[in-house]
Amino acid sequence: MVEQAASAIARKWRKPKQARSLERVNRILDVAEAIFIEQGYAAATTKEIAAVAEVPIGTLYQFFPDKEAILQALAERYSDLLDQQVQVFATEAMLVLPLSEYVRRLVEGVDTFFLENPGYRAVFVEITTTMPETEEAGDQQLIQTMTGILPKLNSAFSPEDCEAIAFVLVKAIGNLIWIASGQPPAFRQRLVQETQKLCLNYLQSHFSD
Amino acid sequence: MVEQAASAIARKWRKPKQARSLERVNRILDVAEAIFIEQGYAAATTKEIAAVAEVPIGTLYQFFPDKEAILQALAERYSDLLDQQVQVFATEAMLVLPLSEYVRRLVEGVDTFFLENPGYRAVFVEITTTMPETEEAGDQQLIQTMTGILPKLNSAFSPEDCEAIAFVLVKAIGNLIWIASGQPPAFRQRLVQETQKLCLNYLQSHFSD
Amino acid sequence: MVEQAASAIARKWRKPKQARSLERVNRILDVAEAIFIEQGYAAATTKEIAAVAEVPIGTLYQFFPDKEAILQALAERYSDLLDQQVQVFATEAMLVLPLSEYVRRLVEGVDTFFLENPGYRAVFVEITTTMPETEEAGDQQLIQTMTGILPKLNSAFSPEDCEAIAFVLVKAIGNLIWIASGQPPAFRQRLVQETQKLCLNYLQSHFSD
Amino acid sequence: MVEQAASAIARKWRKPKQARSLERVNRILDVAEAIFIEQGYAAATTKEIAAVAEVPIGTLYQFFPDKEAILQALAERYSDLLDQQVQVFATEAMLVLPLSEYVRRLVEGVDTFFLENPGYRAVFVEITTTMPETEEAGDQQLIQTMTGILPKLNSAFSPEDCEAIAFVLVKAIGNLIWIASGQPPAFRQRLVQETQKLCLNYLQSHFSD
DNA sequence: TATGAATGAGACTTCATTCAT
DNA sequence: GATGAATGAAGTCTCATTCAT
Repeated sequence: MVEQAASAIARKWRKPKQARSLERVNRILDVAEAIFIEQGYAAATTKEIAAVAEVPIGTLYQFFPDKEAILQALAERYSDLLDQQVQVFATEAMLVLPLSEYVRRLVEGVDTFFLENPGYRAVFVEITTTMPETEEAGDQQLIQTMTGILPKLNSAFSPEDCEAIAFVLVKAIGNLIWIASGQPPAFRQRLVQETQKLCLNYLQSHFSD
Repeated sequence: MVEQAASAIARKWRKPKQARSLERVNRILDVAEAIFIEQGYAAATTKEIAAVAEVPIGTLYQFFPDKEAILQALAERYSDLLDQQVQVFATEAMLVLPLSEYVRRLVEGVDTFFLENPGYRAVFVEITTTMPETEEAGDQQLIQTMTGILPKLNSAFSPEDCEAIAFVLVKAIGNLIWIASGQPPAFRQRLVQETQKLCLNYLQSHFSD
Repeated sequence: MVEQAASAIARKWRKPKQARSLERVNRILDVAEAIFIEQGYAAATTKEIAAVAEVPIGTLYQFFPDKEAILQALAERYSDLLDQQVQVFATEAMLVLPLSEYVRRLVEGVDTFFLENPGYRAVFVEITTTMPETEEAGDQQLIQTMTGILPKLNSAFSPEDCEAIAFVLVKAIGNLIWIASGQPPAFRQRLVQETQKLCLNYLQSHFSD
Repeated sequence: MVEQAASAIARKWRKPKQARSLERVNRILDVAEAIFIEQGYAAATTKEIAAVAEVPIGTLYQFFPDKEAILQALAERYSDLLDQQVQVFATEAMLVLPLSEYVRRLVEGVDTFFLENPGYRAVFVEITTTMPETEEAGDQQLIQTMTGILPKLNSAFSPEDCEAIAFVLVKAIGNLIWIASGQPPAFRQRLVQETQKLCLNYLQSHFSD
């Protein structure tokens, strides 16, 4: 009890700095995302980001060396999140599903991710233009994850096959669902279905090789 | 008579200027494309474009109301070019080919186009960021062309089917082949094959519905 | 007569742009000098210089790529002026004077220059720190001029002698009179005399080698 | 007794701290000197100085009220050092030397000093720009020392003579030898000789007044 | 006493576009 | 029509110094 109290106090006294920093970094990122979505990266100003995040501009520059770094951090935050989502499909629970169901869920998962993270689009549109290397980094992470999953779906795949197939799947799903997310709901729904069909038949054709 | 003579003279005097104008416009577009690819649209300056194109900045602004218009003009130039390429696949000579051959040629045609026109995607990536409204113009034209072709491959397709399938094909091929064009030759070749497989199986699955 | 009038009109219509530019450049330099003297180079702002010179800041940056360039231009303006002053001592009229009178006038000429150009000090103090190369360039110009004069005073000097002696004279006079110019009048006068004595005896000792 | 013990203990506890402080102050000064030489005073940042000196920035500001104070401390450190060097020339052993030998050694001593302390002039050049008031402190001390020496060389000098002559000698030697130290070895050697000649003849001329 | 995160005024500079010639 | 000097709003980023811990 006493210990807990002490540790609570200790925490109260020690953490603040770090905790406040983290909170500030996150507030900056959240605000930056909103502003990038609203006005685009080029039109956004670091001054406004700092003002809305209620941190002095100097503090912003203590965390991020320049404006680009904010975009990059945002990109990484999203990449990690999406990769986590995809990692789920490496679990036994998923791998035992019929392929059609597996693909259905995979594509739908990505769709849901884009729906729930409207910033992803805005951020990566900018990234593609400004820092293609960073975009690649994000996709590469996904491709690696997918490359690790494929042998579990069909042990006959060679490593080269896995890499190529994973590449195609990640890029195709990523691009199509991303574009779909900007379409009217009905058409978006249709595109999701088509993407599922596209990927399912593609995978099946590889299984029957 | 008098009119004809006058117009002849007028032509004599006007044409050279028009010819020079056209040449200048094209030089501006060529230079702008190179600079956009190299530095990105945002970093490029109208002054540099004019300087490299050896055109006074004031003259540049006589042809293009603003910087965006240059990008837009570039987009149109490309769209027409690629669409011409795709239109070929609406010809009888192509439509009689076996589907696998048809798809093979289609994808390869796009691959060749990107190889020969490295600026195409670079330009459209910028457009996506800078003028999302205009973006679709490029792919949309292709999608329409493809939407017109699909019924000829399978008359059972409803208009909605056609639109959705064309959308998926154009976007998937466009994106995958574009990315492939930035990969090492061996892997690029493999990606082209995979894209063919992806599209072929997708179309076949729709034929057997 | 008519011709003159025409040319006057022509001048009136042709020059303005160039004349206005030159006038502006000079106004910027004059203002910059005053502000550098008053506040020092580091404290001066391009904004203020432009404002006082009544030119838009953008115009200032059309003539000078950056703040340093203004200082450099100022330095060159002065270097040329001082060199002109020294060149006078290569004329026959001066060379026939007795050495003591020659040296007296030389040192006094430099003293007068510093007195009449209070900006020289302020500018070169900054230059010494910020762009030592430019300062050297100025002195080198003077040293060359002096190196060309010395053989006329004593044809026995070897080129190496000339260079070394010119170097010593330019640096010694330049530094001492410069420092003298910042001293109270009476002491300044004394320092000028001492500098004359210093240089005269130095030269005489070389003549009797 | 008790007091002594207490003071002993106190010393035991205080000294180490003082020793550490001194070491830190010196490390800061050493680092600052290096950075001032390399980048100039204006470009140097207190943060970098602290970082390279491995001292927290807050600690730096406990020793030096502001950036200028570091420069000032550096100046004092050097002034004392050079003045010690010059004081030697007030000793009997030196004063009995022939004037030519005396001057030879004096100039050579300064040359050696600059060679061994490349930072001296760099520091004082900065001071001239940044804090002209303080500047003189350095040379002024030398001038005073020299003013005290001159009567011993020639008792006929009036105090005003002494001050003027000392001023000229200190400034001339200081400036010429400093510049010489930045020249290629052969030319530097020549400049040292010329400076000796310059000063010797100057002094001799005063002796024969 | 020691620490170093936080601060924010303000500096420099860019560049799309215009319009007098 | 052609030209290119002129414009000035506004953006990014720095850094000496403080003060809460």
